[in-house]
Amino acid sequence: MNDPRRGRPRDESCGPAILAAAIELVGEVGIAALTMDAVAARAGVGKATIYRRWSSKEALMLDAWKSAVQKPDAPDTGSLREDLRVLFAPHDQQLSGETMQRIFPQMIAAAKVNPEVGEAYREFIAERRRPMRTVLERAVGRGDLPADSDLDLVHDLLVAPILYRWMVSDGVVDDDVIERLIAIVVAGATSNLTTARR
Amino acid sequence: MNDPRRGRPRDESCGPAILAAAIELVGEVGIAALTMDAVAARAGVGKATIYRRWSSKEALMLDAWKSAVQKPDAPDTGSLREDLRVLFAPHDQQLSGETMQRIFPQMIAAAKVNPEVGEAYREFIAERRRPMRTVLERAVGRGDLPADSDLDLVHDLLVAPILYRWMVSDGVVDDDVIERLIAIVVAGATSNLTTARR
Amino acid sequence: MNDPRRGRPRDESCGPAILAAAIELVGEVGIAALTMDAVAARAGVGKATIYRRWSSKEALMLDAWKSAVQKPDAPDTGSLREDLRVLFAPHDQQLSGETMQRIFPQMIAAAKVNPEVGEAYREFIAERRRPMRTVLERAVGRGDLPADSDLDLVHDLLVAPILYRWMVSDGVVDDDVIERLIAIVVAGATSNLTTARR
Amino acid sequence: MNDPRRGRPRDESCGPAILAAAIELVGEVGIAALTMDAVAARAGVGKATIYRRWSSKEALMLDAWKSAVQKPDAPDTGSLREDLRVLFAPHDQQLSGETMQRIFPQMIAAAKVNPEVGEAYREFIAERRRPMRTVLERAVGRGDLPADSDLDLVHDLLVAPILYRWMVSDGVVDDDVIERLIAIVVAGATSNLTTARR
DNA sequence: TATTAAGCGAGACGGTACGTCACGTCTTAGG
DNA sequence: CCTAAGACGTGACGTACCGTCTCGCTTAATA
Repeated sequence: MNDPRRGRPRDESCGPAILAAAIELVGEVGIAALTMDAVAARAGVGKATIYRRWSSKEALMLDAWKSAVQKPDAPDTGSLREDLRVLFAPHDQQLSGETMQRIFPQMIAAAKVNPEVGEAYREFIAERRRPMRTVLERAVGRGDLPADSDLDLVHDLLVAPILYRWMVSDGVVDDDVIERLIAIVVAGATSNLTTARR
Repeated sequence: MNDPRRGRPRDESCGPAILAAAIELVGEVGIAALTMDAVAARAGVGKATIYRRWSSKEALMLDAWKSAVQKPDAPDTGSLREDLRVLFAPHDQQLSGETMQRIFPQMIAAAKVNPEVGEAYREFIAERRRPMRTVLERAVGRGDLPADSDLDLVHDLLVAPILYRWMVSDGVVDDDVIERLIAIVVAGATSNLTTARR
Repeated sequence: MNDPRRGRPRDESCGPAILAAAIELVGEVGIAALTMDAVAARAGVGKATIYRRWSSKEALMLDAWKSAVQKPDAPDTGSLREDLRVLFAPHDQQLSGETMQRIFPQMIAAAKVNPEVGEAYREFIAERRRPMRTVLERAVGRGDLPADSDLDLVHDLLVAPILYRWMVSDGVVDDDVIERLIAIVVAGATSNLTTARR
Repeated sequence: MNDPRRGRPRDESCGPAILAAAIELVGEVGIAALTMDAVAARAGVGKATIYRRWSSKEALMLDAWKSAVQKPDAPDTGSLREDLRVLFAPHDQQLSGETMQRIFPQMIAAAKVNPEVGEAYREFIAERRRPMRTVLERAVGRGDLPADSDLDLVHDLLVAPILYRWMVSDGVVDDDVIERLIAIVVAGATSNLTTARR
């Protein structure tokens, strides 16, 4: 009776079609005007088919967003600054789009309200942090950063200003800014080694 | 015909009552479950009275939020680090609440969609940036920071990690973290003076 | 203190202006879409000025209607049929308009709901019945109708079909119809004298 | 795409439940105080489910009214007067209620404003006229009425006074009145045969 | 002449209902 | 058991009108 192999198997093409429709529609009408009915119609799918795969609109949007943002690998050039440059480069292309700037705040808000989305959101964030964490740990190993560095803080100092400009202040984010950002943080974290903890 | 003195003047007590009701309700039921009907009922006001003052739910929430966050003054202790400590101190109390952490992302999202909210949002952000900007400019004047510093970037380096931890990563924000944050950024920005731009 | 002569006297031109505006608007937008705001705007009058004179929208509309329909006098040509022709003639012009056909049902409905309107409505109806009643009583006096006639019923037989065609069936009402109507009712009421009550 | 068999079929029990709720509520609170929300709540139905079936409050009320008034059959006793007595008898019970007296004027008014309601209203009236029309035509066939009678007028002479007393004048409608009404109209229409058209 | 009380146009007020929309679920026929 | 289609109950939306209530200003009769 409860044999999962009984009955018609799930159509594997539905999931991707739904995600694609969701991404398209967010780009077209914005995230606030996005409706499940529209996603279903665009994907040529019934609403029940969406809800069989995602528990809520927010869960779907979170997945749509994840599917649109590829996960970067940790580079290993031997130089902290160079590693950071590599890490930041794709950021520029992937997340800077209008769509992503609008989705991110919504995701944060949804994560605070819907526990299920919150869990998925935290996993997503942890995953995104890992490559830079690896880069920073290697830098500590090489002595490029002090052994007692607060790597979480250094990470946030590198990443947060970019997100801040995207989401909060509409500030400029270009190669030059990223270069200066790296310069200041690396210098500050390094000088910490000799002076600040005194 | 359009004489603003004609007709019954708007009840000056309604606006604050509505804002207060909105803030209360956000605290009680969360921002997602907030309804205009509930705000009107709580404020003892008709819905039309709200829409006469705010064009949308988001515009109301933005104002409610602004009214709940006081504007800080620029301190002038003669020391950059001390000025920053003073600036960060109240941040901790005002914005760290659950309510604010949930409202901020919503506001950002709303600002991207609703142009009217966007305008008010940008004003709010500009106003919030000004005190720290003043502090940083005084530091440049005293020679505590290089004359060619990118003050916008320094500002973002100081502010963004706090917001990031509140909104994105649920990271710790306490006096110790703020102390280390100030240390790294000031050190980085200062070392910039002698080394990085060379 | 309560001397009605104290204070600014009512502007005598307001009442007629309001009634005129109401009649105009009913003709333009229909009775269902009529609003007090529109009447006030059209009459160049504040809403309070209307409510100072009429207790409700329905009361106003009843008066507007009464003011648009003049009260007929009882003719006295010496012939029942001729008297009736005279009585019906203006009916055709006054009440047959689209406006009146739409207002009458509303008035009836309002009279069933609002007691104050009901009272005014009953007075209006009684007043409208009086001339024909007089004509019929004179006919009885002349022996044109049996002495034991049910004059209320004869009245209703004469008047009701006209209203019925206006309000219920959208039937034809022209001189020819009225002529035949009078012929049948007078003949029926007269024959009643010699045969029916036997 | 527009296959009516696709999708969940409409719940056949909703329509009658809504009509029943509407009729109940009209009886309880009157037609003016009837709200769609109340009908929906009473029927245990969403408002959208009502609007999926009726385009407006008036259209719903017209149907509710039609469903509450059964359609009479044309009797065939061989006598015109007896046929008319039979036709009038149920009238007394069905339409004389407070509810119907209040609904009818509203329906007339709605029919003048809303074209869709107007169409349904005219169908309803035509259907209600048919039995008496049949009775009158049979009377002509038997020679009980002149061959050149204006049957529409005779019909209106029989029906209109009853409606008039219900709706306009609050006059008495009992068996005695109906008897006299029939007597006068039949006598008048018959005498027409020999005298009036001369 | 100054006071005063009510009427005036304008329009904001607390309510209430409107008709629409989206949510997430449920119910068909068919694959 | 899945699928597309679409109806379902729920509940918020933003609008429109109701009849009432201020405003600042006339407009006479009273003092």
